[in-house]
Amino acid sequence: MSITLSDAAKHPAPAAPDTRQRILDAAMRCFSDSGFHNASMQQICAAASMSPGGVYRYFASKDEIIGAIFEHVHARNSQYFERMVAEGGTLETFSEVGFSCLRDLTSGPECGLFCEVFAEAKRNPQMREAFEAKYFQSHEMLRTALARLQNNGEVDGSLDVGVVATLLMAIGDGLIIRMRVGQGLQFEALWPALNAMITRMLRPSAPPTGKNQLVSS
Amino acid sequence: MSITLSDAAKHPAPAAPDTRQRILDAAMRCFSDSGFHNASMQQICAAASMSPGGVYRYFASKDEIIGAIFEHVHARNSQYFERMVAEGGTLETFSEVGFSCLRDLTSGPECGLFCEVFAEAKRNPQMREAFEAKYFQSHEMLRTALARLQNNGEVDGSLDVGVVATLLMAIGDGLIIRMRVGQGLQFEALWPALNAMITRMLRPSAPPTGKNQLVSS
DNA sequence: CCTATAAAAGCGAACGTTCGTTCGCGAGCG
DNA sequence: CGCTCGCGAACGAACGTTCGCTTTTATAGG
Repeated sequence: MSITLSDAAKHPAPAAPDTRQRILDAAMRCFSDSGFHNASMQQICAAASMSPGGVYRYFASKDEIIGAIFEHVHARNSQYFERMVAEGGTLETFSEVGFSCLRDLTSGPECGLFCEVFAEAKRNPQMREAFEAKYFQSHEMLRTALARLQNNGEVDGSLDVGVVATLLMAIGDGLIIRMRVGQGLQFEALWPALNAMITRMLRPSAPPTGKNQLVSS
Repeated sequence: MSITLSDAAKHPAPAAPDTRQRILDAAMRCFSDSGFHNASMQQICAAASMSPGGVYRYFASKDEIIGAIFEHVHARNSQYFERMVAEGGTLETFSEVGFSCLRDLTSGPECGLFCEVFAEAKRNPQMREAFEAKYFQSHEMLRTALARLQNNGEVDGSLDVGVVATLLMAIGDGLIIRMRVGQGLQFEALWPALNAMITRMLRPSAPPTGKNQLVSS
């Protein structure tokens, strides 16, 4: 190594958190392929190029790794809902955030984990609680964004924002899960028609000012 | 026992298939609670009030039980899609079948199995193939029903029936999965608003004859 | 109607394997 | 020298599965 001592000293100790992340990445790959309970610690160790003893210096148990991945997935999701509140001022920007959310989540490494997270939340009471709390948070953010769109007259005022939020989240979940199983589907090709239909659903049925009728087609 | 010999002789041997179904029911309960790979054969045996040796007279392996449940779930789903083709002549009857489908599947014993089936299809190539074939069948039936509704003028002719079918199936999958995790949601209370939104999405945007405008307020 | 008998159904202890986890030890660095 | 990091053989537990055995049931002859 040609790195001098002073150079190395300037990077004090990022080794530990780096290794921790490497284990998490490896675990995500294994869990995505084989599921939480089918993937063995030996596989994760091999994927992380580590021995069991080394891995157990960073995580006390397999469940702790699963828990860390739970948090990672939820944090990843929350980003998009926060963006919807921050950037979704018009129906157009709102749906743009929705598009990038679904595009990223259907193509990223977390995609294969969604089924597993759902299934695990169903059977593990502790994670179920955390899951439902996060779900409620996301639902609330979505309601906030939708209520503003209603005030702006971009979404029909007669719609129940709670039901709309539930429906939109169900669409997202359903698409992500199906996208992983049926490989023939390409989300980006699907989106224009999908977006048009969702817009039809949300737009006011009787144009308040006559300008928002149907931009596309 | 006061049952005479002749009475007993009239019921020759329905015992075997009965037992097989009892094992499957018990397995569905266990798998729904704990997942395919977390539920042990011992648990299934206990739930079926049987010993391992007895169970293995009816199924050669645990995978064979999982396969049988796969078929059961798919057969259950197909019923509803067949009904949509047979009975979904109008948008109203079409959505009625959709309602009974989701109501039954969110309340029945199969509900908790959906995540597991999705997850297993993702990791097991053999079941993935069977899963995708069944998914394509259902998608095709849905397209058939939707195309007829388009011809009747009940669904907007500019919509791509393939995309609509994908969206409707995603909504169904997403709702079923969420319904099992978030127990606070009651599907039957959700449905009227949900149905109204889906109707908004499907109805022709410009009324062809002026009669299909919007029945519900 | 009773009994002998063969087949089917069911049992449950035990097997080999694999799992998650532990621990004593060596290597590298400040 | 002290300390952190990492190793990998080994452990007990739990898994899916097997197999020799008993119990139950269906059938046939006396």
